[in-house]
Amino acid sequence: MAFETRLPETGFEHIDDEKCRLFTGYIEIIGKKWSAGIMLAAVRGATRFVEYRALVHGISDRLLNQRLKELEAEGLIERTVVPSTPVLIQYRPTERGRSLMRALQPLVAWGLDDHERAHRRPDQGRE
Amino acid sequence: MAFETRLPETGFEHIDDEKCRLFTGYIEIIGKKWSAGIMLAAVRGATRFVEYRALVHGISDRLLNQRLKELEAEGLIERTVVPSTPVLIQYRPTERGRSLMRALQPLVAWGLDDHERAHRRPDQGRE
DNA sequence: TTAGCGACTTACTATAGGTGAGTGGCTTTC
DNA sequence: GAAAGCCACTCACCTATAGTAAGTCGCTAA
Repeated sequence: MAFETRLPETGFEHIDDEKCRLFTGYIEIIGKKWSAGIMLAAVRGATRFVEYRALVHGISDRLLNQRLKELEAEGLIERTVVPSTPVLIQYRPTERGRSLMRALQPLVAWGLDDHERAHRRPDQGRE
Repeated sequence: MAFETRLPETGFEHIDDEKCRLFTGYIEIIGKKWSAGIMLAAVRGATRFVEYRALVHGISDRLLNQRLKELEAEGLIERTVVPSTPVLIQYRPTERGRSLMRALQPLVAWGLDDHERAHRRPDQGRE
């Protein structure tokens, strides 16, 4: 595809389709409603079901349970049953999950920047 | 919240709730189904409706139209009507859109790494 | 004049998410 | 030892969003 303008590049201009598919796949996993909030709770120290429910503001039991299963299936969170009485169930981020969150750090910096820009010049902050 | 284990950090452990909310907000915009694919098409040079439809594999006209409107409302894409005959409608990434994509670059690197790890050691690649 | 393209819009069905209540095993309090 | 409560779910119901297919309108090229 031809470029009609010369703009600052984003790094995505010349990557192959395979990489694009990988990228959209991963972003749609973590971008699914509540998933990012849950991973955030995970790396911030939540382990038990109730802790996640308290940290992920507004989520219901049903969706929390569903997302935890999905994230476990993706290998981002691991579920451990501690055989105490009563049984203790722990959900913790896997190394894969933590490394994914590290890869998303630049988005936090971007978000702050963008947020600040939008508030400093309300009508121009967004180009 | 207390940390029970000492693991490699992700950068999210000690950030405030405001930043967390910003982060989840942004990731749920770009993580919405098809959005990432559309932004990808945008920074890779698509401008017209049909070009997006060709680049974003599997998307329908209806959803493409809806997402383009949403991304325009978010200030990530801008819609321009070129008054030629027939009229030419262009959708291009804004500077805000391009900077967001730049912030997502590390996710591509992570994806490649993760993908390779999973394929090299099929049963151990995911912790 | 008819066939086709580009950019949508509409109608209908399927899947995902929101809400609220219920369950079963255990513990703590009266 | 009965009642109340916590934890980790599960079910039923309803709404909202996504998927699929067809239609529209202005234009052009054959």
